[in-house]
Order: sequence, then structure tokens, then C-alpha cells
Amino acid sequence: MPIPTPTPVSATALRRAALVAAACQQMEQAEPTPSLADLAAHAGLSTFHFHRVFKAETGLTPKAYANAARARRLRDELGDAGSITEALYGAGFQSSSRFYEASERLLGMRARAYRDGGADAEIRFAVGQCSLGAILVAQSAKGICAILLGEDPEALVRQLQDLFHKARLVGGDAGFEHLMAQVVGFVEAPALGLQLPLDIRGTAFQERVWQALHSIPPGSTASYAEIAERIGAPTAARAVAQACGANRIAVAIPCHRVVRRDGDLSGYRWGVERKRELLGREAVPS
DNA sequence: GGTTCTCTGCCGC
DNA sequence: GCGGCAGAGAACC
Repeated sequence: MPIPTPTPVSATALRRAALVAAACQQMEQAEPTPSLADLAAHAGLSTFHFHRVFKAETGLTPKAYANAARARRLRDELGDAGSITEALYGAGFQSSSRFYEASERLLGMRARAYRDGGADAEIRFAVGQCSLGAILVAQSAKGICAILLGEDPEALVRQLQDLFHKARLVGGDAGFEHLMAQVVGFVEAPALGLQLPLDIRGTAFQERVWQALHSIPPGSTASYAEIAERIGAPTAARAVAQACGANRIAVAIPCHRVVRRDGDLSGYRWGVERKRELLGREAVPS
């Protein structure tokens, strides 16, 4: 049994993490969004250095984080019924013209469409069987929004309901069988790739991690720390692991290719045995 | 279209 | 580890 690797956490690392956390909170709450100089002054660092520390910890620049925070607030505000005008001021926009300019980019659709249920309008799904057990495939208007694996089909449907509790879930029709067949085929042989659009929904950080996972070719693996480095947040290995665990599109977002640095498979949201099986399948027979 | 802010590469202490 | 400049680019007015 190897000695468990100690995780050295220096005092400065803790302080940096605390500073960044405080800055994040400031951006979530302050109105209007604090400038880089404000944040740096608050942290007691120069703007230059603060910027670097923030990016190293989070993988995002302060500006990008602030934008993501504002987008999230906008979603919440629009979700709480009210008028669009109320929502845009609630989300920290100064004027309606700036809002309409930015909101489409932020939401991926018109604000009204979002408020009226756009993103969560209708999700079609079906449950089937594959060599890994039960599989649930769900699709929104934008693409595949979930691939769940497990033992019990009913449990998978409950998971889907939890993930998209605002959506109208519709059992798959005949056309869906074709999609299901495609996905199952892909799970049986992931190296073939899945040529279908994905509807990826996560925080800015999660989406960066998931994006980075696509750069791990089938048949190989990467460590959590390597992914953290790849997205420019070398100290965020734990956060990377959490983002992998939050992935709801199994196999297509290949979080099974992320393992511990010492080669240990670590965990897998869908069960470590499935991870082992998938990696075995992808291993190139020489 | 000018100004201000953000971001990064590079260097110095 | 931290500060700072230069210069490019984006955002803002």
C-alpha cells in the first residue's frame, strides 16, 4: 500500500485562496461590478499581481468571472417571474440598451424567450440498456443535455427530473429511438466519436474544464492537475475534480479519462467499474 | 473616434 | 512572491 500523498497547503496558498474567494463574493454582490483596481485594493495587491493570482486560482480573469456572475444573476432574476425590466436592473445592468445588446450573448437567446421557458422548455428523453447497464439519453432544443448511466432506469429518470426540474420532460417518440441507438453505439465504442450537438450547461469554470477534457484523445488519460494546468489554473486540481463529478453528459464529455496522477482511477460519478470498463475499451490494442 | 479598462509577456527586486 | 511597464485589444462613451 503506497503512502497516501500528503497535500501540502502553504500559508500563502491559503491566503491567496481566501483573497480570491473574497473577490468573487464582492463581484457577486457589489453593485455595480467592482473594477479590477477596486478588487486589487481590497486584496491589498497591485492590479497586476491580483489579476495573475485570480486567474491562477480560478482559471478565469476577474472580468470573465464578473460576466459569468452577471449572467447567472440575470438567469435567476428572469426565473423569478417579474418583468424583464426588473430583471435587467436586478442583474446589475445600467441601462436597457446595454442589456439587450449583451443579453442574447449571455443567455444564448432573447430574454423573453428565456423567461418564457426557452432553455427549460421541453426535454425529450428515453431510457435503454447498454453493456454498462441502464442508460438515459435526454435532448433539448439545443442538443443532447444529459447522458446518465446506472443500474435502475427509474432512478435515472428521477435524476433527470432533479437536474432539469423546471423542464417539461417528454418520453421519447419513435424518432428518438434512432438517437438512442446512436448514443448507445457511441458508448460501446467511444473512439468512434459522437457527431451530435451537445447542450452543455455549467458555470464558466465547469465549461472550461469540460472543454479541456475534449483535448484528451481516446485511449489516453490525464490527471486532474494536468487539466488544471491546461486551463490556466494550476492550483485548481480539486475544483477540476468537482467539475468532472458535475458532468451530466457521460462519455461524450470524457471525464472518465481523468485519473489520479499515480494512475489510480480515482472516482467516477457513474461508478468506478464503468470508468475502468470505458478506459479498457478505449485502450488501443497494439 | 477618443478614452479608459483589461490582459499578458517580460523583467526587476 | 510581488510590483511594474509596455503594448495590444476590448469595452465604453
